[in-house]
Order: sequence, then structure tokens, then C-alpha cells
Amino acid sequence: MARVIDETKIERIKEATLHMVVQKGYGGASISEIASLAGVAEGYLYRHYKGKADLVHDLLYSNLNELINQLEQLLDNHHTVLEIFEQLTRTLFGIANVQPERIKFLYVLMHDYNFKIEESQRERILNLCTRVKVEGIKSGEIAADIDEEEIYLIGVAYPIQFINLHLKNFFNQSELGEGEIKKVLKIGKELIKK
Amino acid sequence: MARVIDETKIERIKEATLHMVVQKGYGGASISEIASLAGVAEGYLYRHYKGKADLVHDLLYSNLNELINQLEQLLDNHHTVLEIFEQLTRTLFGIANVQPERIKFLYVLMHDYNFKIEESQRERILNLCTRVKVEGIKSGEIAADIDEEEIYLIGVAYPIQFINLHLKNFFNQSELGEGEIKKVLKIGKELIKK
Amino acid sequence: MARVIDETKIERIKEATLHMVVQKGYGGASISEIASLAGVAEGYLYRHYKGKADLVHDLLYSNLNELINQLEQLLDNHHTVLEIFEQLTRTLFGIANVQPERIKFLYVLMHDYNFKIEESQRERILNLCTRVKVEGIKSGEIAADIDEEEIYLIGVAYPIQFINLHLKNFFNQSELGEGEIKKVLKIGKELIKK
Amino acid sequence: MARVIDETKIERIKEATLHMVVQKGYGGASISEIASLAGVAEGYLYRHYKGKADLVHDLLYSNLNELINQLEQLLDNHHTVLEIFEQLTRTLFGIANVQPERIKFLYVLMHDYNFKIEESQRERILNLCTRVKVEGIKSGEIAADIDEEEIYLIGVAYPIQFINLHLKNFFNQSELGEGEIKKVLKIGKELIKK
DNA sequence: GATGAATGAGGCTTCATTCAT
DNA sequence: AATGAATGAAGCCTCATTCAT
Repeated sequence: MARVIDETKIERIKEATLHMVVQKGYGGASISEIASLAGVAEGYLYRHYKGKADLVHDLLYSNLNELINQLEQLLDNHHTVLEIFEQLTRTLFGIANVQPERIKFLYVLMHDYNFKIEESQRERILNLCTRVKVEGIKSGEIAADIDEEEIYLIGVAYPIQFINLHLKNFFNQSELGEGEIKKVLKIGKELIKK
Repeated sequence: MARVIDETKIERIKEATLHMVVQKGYGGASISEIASLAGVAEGYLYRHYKGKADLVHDLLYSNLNELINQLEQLLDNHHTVLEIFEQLTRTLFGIANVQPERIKFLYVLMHDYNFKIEESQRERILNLCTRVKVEGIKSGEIAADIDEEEIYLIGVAYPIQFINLHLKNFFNQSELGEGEIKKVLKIGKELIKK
Repeated sequence: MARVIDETKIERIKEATLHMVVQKGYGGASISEIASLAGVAEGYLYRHYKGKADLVHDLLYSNLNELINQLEQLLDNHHTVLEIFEQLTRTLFGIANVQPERIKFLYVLMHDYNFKIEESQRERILNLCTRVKVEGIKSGEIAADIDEEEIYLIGVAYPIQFINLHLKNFFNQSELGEGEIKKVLKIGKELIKK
Repeated sequence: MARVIDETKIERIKEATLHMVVQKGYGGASISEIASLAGVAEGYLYRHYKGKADLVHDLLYSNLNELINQLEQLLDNHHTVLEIFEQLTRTLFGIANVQPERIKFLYVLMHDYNFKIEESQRERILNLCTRVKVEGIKSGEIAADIDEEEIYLIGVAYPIQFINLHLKNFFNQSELGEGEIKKVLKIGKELIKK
């Protein structure tokens, strides 16, 4: 009877939000700009999100979720730490090359002191790191004194940092090819004993 | 005499700004709160800064400057890459323990896609990395294929990332003692060949 | 058949509107809440009313109409002023005990400077007062200098005021029993000479 | 040094608020209309009031306060219930003739189910009624079974109701002269026992 | 020089109303 | 006939900035 919800609109809102948050940060991204960029009425947003915070939170949550899901699958299918690090890095580089703003978005919000990651997601990340640690120690790939934090820093934070440095052209090297993957993996490999 | 009072005011404004930006982010920090925290009239601020952006920019610039100066001195006095990495890490941890907000401030703004570091500062950082690279290769401490970027990432970005992960209690480990320094240096050491 | 369903819908809309206006005031009552409370589509409302104002206006009109009709019947069946006052008060108390929201609704809107009572209804009320006055003077129950206004104030406005003061617990007395009816009537009786 | 607060602006805001609330009710009165009527910037309001509710609340509070103060003085200076009622009525009529909107304002908000009078003020009103009751019973002017509520209704609510009926031209009698005072007092007198 | 009163553009949000289905 | 998705004007409010004093 009534119009059907136009899913492309919601998709456009998400894209526009991602874009604006990356361009101007959470505070600088305005609802009116997001709406106009998405080609949607300002008020329309509020039919799907409680407000700006909800919108951005939701977007962070789902992006992170997708990433975590990929990581979990990755852990299910690969068993050596080296393999895992490599696949993880390739995954992140893959996103960066196809949807650089998605990586920027995660990067910007993960470094914002006002945006806490959902507790459940923090726990899932922690669990992933524990799995890597346990399997790595069992197989003898990594030393016994390596902890989750280092795995996270080297496996996730470092590649993201690396990618964004490139996207920002900080060292005037904007490519993100096989050579860059190698560079990132080099650090990961160092972590692995012997 | 009048000058002295002024300098105190400017100093208080800088402290207040640092504090508010860290607590509430750039967008959330309001001029009126900053002024009242600094015990200064709102209008006074505009006699010294063109506006809020200018104020924060200036603060980022001077904080970064101080840090870069310290790094330059460090390079003048220490010659092995290992030493440099260690002193650098100790410097950053020292700041984190005494003025955690300064580290948070740098962390937050360096990751913001709005706040580009001054070109001159970027160059100075680049030069510092080049010096480390050159001396490291000359002394045989690091491999020939290491580049500035990696030195920056491992020597600066990684420790800052590490510190902030702790300040955020992401892995429920908030201490920043000798043990944590060791952990950070371990990665640095891995970079150094054989 | 379809008609029957319609009537229920309209009825439900009226109930929902009454409820929401009483709970949140005219401005605070939203069409979407009213529609959802009535189990009706928002758009449906606009097939029967020009808008929110029209809806509420109509509701005020019909409620007032019902009350005026009751008063007219009352006047047809009772002849002494005293009797009329008593029956009138009992009628109002009756409504207040069974449908307190109806009394609140009338109370709220009759005192709102935006909602003018329809001219035709004002005239009917005036006529009712005139009838009471004329019959009262004829029978000698009330003084010749009593006018319509006083009859309205004492017979209608005063009881409604009294009831709402109780519904608001202004004097911490929320009951509306025989004792309260007596109290109200006492004032009415005073109006009646000798 | 800086500009001095322009008290006339605050005064104009108060007047404009009173006016708009009377004309359109609390919900219908908009900040932007109030500000423009007062000839003041919209944001200026928020330097003195937390928001719209605070502004209107404050205005209701102070208006009511002034009235209650007058009533308290009145009670201090006049001792028979009759005198008190008369002076009270004259006071209210006086306001109505000079500042009709003040009376309308009180009338509108006292009948709004969303605006509760401050508890302290409710208590002061209650105390005033108690004083009248006690003194009236002591002097034998009023019956022992009269309670505070009736005193309030007859002494305050009834005159206000009466005045507003006139201001609304409900019975096409807009004058508020000596004759109308007499009419109101007649009801009051009835309350007083032989 | 310094103050803080005042401004007003622009932010977020609500909601009566329209209209494609 | 009925729905409810979509709109956008308008509401409340914040706050960087200006400027009279």
C-alpha cells in the first residue's frame, strides 16, 4: 500500500556519513551535509536512527563487526600465525584499495577518545588475539611471553596505522601494493621467534 | 611587568585548551569553557589567536615542536639506533606518566583527518628519520632496505599507539612501567638486523 | 460492513486524541502517537480531518455538544434552579469519576486562549443560562439581578474548577464523592435567595 | 570594561514571553517569536535562562510570587474575612485593568496540566488560606466546616475565572468596573455565615 | 589592553502533512 | 480505501566571534 522503504537511501546515508566523518571528524560532520550528500531529507535520518551519535555508532559497529567476522573466519581457516598475519594484512589492504574511506573511518573513530568500541566487540577482539596467542605458543611459532596486546598492535593496529600514513601521504608514498604488504609483514615476522 | 602577567595567561590558555580538547575532542571543546578554565576573558583569546582552529593548531604545533626538539637533541647525543629507540621510548613514556594529556592530545590530533601537521614539521620528522636510517645503515645496525617510514612507525607511532591503548585501558593494563618499555623496545629491536 | 469498521476507527482516534491531549497538552500530543495509539495509519487521519487543529477542534466541539445536550435535557426535566444545579453538578461529577479525562480535556481547552468555543455553542450555553435565569426569577428562587454570567460561573465553571483542583491534588484531596458534591452545591445554594 | 547588562532587554524578554504565552499558549509560543518581539537575538535568551521551560517557569514563579506577597501583606493589614476578600478582589481587578495579560498569563498556566506550580508556592497559598480560615472561624465570620479549598476557590480562583470570562468576552461584557467587583464579592459574601 | 555582553549562523531534532503505492 | 515512507519547515539550542565599554 504505502511506499516501500527505499534501502538505497539508507545505503546512501551510510556512505555519506562515512565520508563526512572521515572528511571532518565526528564533530565536524553535520547532519544537514550528510543528508544533502545522500540526497535525502534531513528528517529522514531520524526515521532510522535516534540521532547523530546513534547513526555513527551504528556505522562503526557494523563496520567493525564485518571486519571481526572476517577475522574470525580467517582464524578458522588458517592455522599458523604467519598465515594469519598475512591474510589479515591482505584483508586490510584489500579494503584500503577498494574502499579506502572504510579504513579511514575505522582509523578516525578508533583514535577518538569520545568513541568507545562496544564492550562486546572489544571482547571479541580480545578473544581473537587470545586464539592467535594460544595457537602460536602451542605450535612454537611465538614466544611464551607474547601477549594479546602485542598481537593486536602488530596484527591490527600497525597495518591500519601504516595504511593511513599512506593514505595521508605522510611520506609521499601513496601506493598500497605488494611491496607495502611485504613491509608490514616484515614487522609481524620479527615477532615470530627463531 | 605587564608582559609577565600576559605570559601566564597565554600559558593558562594553552593548558586549558589541551585539557578540554583531550576531554571533549576538538568539536566538543568550547571557547567559553577554555576561557573560564584558564581564568581569562573569552575576548582575550582573540587578541592572540585568530580563532579556535588557530588556537588548537598553534598548540599542536608547539607541542609537536617541543617533541621534535627533544628528538633532535637525542639524535645529537646518541648514536646507535638502539640507543635512540630506547631514549625515544623513555621520553614518550616519561611524558605519558607525567603529562598523560599531552600524549593524548598528540594522539588525538595526529589521527584527525582535519589537522594536518605543518609541512615544515613533517619535513623535520622526515629528516630525523633519514638521519636514523643513514646512521643505522652506516653502522650496520639496520638493513639497507629499511626506510624512513618504518623508522617513524616503529620509533614514534608504535610507542604512541601503545601508550594510548594503555591510557584507554583497552586491554585492561593501565600501567606504563619498565615492563611496558621493554615490550615496546622488543619490537624496535626486531627491526635491527642480526 | 466496511462502514462499521470505519466508525470504530474514528472512535478510536477520538479516544486516543483525548488521551494524548490531556496527557501532553495540545502542542505535546503528536499525530503519530495518536495514530499509533488508535491503531490507525497516520495518513488515515487526514481523510477525515483537515489537520491536527481540526481534529482537536472537532473533538472539543463534540464533547461540548454532548455536555450541552445533557444540560438541555436536564433543563427540560427539572424545573427548580436548585434541582438543576444539583443534577448538573452530579452530571459533571459522574463524568469526572468515570471518564476523568473528558473533564480534564474540557478544562484544558476551555482555558486555552487558542481554542475558542464555536459561536453556536456559546449561544446555546448562553440560552441555557437564560432559561435557568428566567425560570429562577419566575419561581422566585433567584434574585432579579442575577445574570447569565453568574449562573454559568456558579453552575458550570465552578464545578469544573473544583473537580480539576481535585484531579490535580492541589489540596491533597483527590476524592470526588458525595461530600464534595455537597460542598459545590453549598455555593450554588448561596446564590439562591432567601 | 565590557558592556553592562541591558536590563531593559531582560524586561522586554519577559514582556514578550508573557504576551506570546497568552496569545499562543506555552507550546505555541516560540523562542524565535519571543526574541524578535523583544528585539533581542535568539541566543541572548539562553544567557539568562536555561531554556524555554526555564524562562516561562521563572516568569510564572515571579508573577505568582508578587501576587502571593501582595496577598500576605493584605492578610497582615486586614482582619475580617470580608475585608480580605474585598481587597483581594480589588487587587486582582486592578491588575486586570492595568496589565490584563498578567492575569491572562496566570490563568493560562494555572490551568495547564503540564505546568505545576512550585511546591513552595503551593504551600504559601495553602498557608494563606489557612490563616483566612482560622481567623474567620475565630471571629465567627465563617462556618467551622469551611475549608482551605473553598476559600481558595471563592477568594482566588473565582475572581480569576470571572475576569478571564470578561477578557474573553464570553458574555459580551468586557468591562471590569465597580459593578463587576460587586458581583464577585456577592459570591464571597454568601460564603460568610450569618 | 582587557572584558564579557550580545549576536546570529548553523547544529540537531521533531512532527504535521503529503503522496506513491 | 488505506497505508506509512518521506518530506521539510520550523523549533530549540549552542557557541565561535564581535565590539561597545
